[in-house]
Amino acid sequence: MPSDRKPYHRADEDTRRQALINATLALVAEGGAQAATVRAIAHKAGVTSGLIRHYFSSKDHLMAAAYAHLMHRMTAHSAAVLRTAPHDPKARLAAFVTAALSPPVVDGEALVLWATFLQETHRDPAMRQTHAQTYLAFRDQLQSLIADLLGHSDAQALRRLAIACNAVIDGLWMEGCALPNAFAPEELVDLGLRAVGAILGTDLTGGLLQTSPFPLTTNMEVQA
Amino acid sequence: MPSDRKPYHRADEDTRRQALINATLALVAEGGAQAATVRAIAHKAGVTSGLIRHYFSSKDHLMAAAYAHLMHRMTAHSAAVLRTAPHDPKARLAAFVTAALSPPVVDGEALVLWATFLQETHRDPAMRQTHAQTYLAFRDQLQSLIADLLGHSDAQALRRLAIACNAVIDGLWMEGCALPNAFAPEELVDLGLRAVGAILGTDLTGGLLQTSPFPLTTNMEVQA
DNA sequence: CTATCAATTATCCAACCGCATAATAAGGCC
DNA sequence: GGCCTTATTATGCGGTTGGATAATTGATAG
Repeated sequence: MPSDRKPYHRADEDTRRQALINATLALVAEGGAQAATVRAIAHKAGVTSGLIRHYFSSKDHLMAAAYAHLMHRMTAHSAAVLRTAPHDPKARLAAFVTAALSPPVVDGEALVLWATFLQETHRDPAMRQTHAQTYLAFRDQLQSLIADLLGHSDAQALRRLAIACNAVIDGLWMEGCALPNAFAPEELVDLGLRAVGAILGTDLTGGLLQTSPFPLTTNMEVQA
Repeated sequence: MPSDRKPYHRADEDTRRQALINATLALVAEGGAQAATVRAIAHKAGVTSGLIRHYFSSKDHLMAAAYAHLMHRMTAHSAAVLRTAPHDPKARLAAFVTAALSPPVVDGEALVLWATFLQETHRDPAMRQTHAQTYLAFRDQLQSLIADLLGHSDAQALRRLAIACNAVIDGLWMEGCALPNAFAPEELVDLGLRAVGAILGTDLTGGLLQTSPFPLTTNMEVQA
């Protein structure tokens, strides 16, 4: 008598956990949190739903792991960019801003993923910790780059500059993710470099014709 | 024989719809989309769940109405501020930025509400339209204020300036909502005015001691 | 004071949710 | 090649969800 049971092969733990996490992120990205049911996740990962609780003690734990993976992916990208960046402080900051405003950080799925997990961040303590860690890590990294560039260490002023620059990056990141077709390929990066440069009183664009701190206003100055 | 049926009074349509919308927003703010079930909404509004479908053809329609109401509340606030603002272009832009970075726009609940509805914006056409309308309306208003201030009309440059300033405001708004205790009362507004001023090459703080476009860097200049 | 109408409640339903548990087979070990 | 572990499937359960429908009652008009 032939078994009607689904054939399968055993995979090592990391592979299965990663497959389940990827399926979770994909479903959340395309259908929101409500689409990421245990059955849908298992189906997309090519397994049956019972396996989820074999690798994660609950669905909430899987969601938390997926969120941590998403955040880790982003921060790892920033760290990798800085590792291969030149030594010049100005070039390092420019590379950092450029990376934060280019794919894969700027991505159509990224914003909806981030927004979906944000609410759960408020309730789940583990997710709240992941959120605080990655968020402050990014801002501290930015502040450190600014300190190297400006060559001083007034903590109060540095904090304020980092907050303002971080806000520009966050805001442009949001716009780029939400309206991917509204910007020319390098426009977002260009805007980010000029805006951050204007706030810091420096030119980060590196070798463009304009010399004004924020060349966007050049036309005004000409007309005025 | 006494009736065990819940006594009730009849209310006009607007009252009931508003009560249901308010209950929806309150539940989403405190518990995310998953907390806003038809039963919970009805209970918080003081009615039974069947009434929801008497006023809204489905729960999705109620969610869309709640989102539209939320967005309308915010834009109405911006419009009201501009209506009572002075005539001077610089003061008008400063008032606009100040309003966008103060309560009730900056609010602990606002970010969660915005993030929760963002995902649904991707699927529901009606919500997507609400999103596009309010978002572009805000940016257009900002661009118009910038045009009045700079006194020129280079569409390309104005668009870029508006995007950059909008990004600063959005980013600071997010930080203020997410970390309400991380900023002194007026700090967010101050940072916004200085950052927007730096981008536009103007001083929006209006009468402070500093004269540098972005006085945050004053300490650096002193030390350098 | 009564009839009428619809706003509101009450009840039911099929579908789906996360989770628990039992049955099964894949793959390594000796 | 048989055995043992356990990764995986299969099945079932209690609870909840959004929605449909029927029963009731508050307000209004005549």
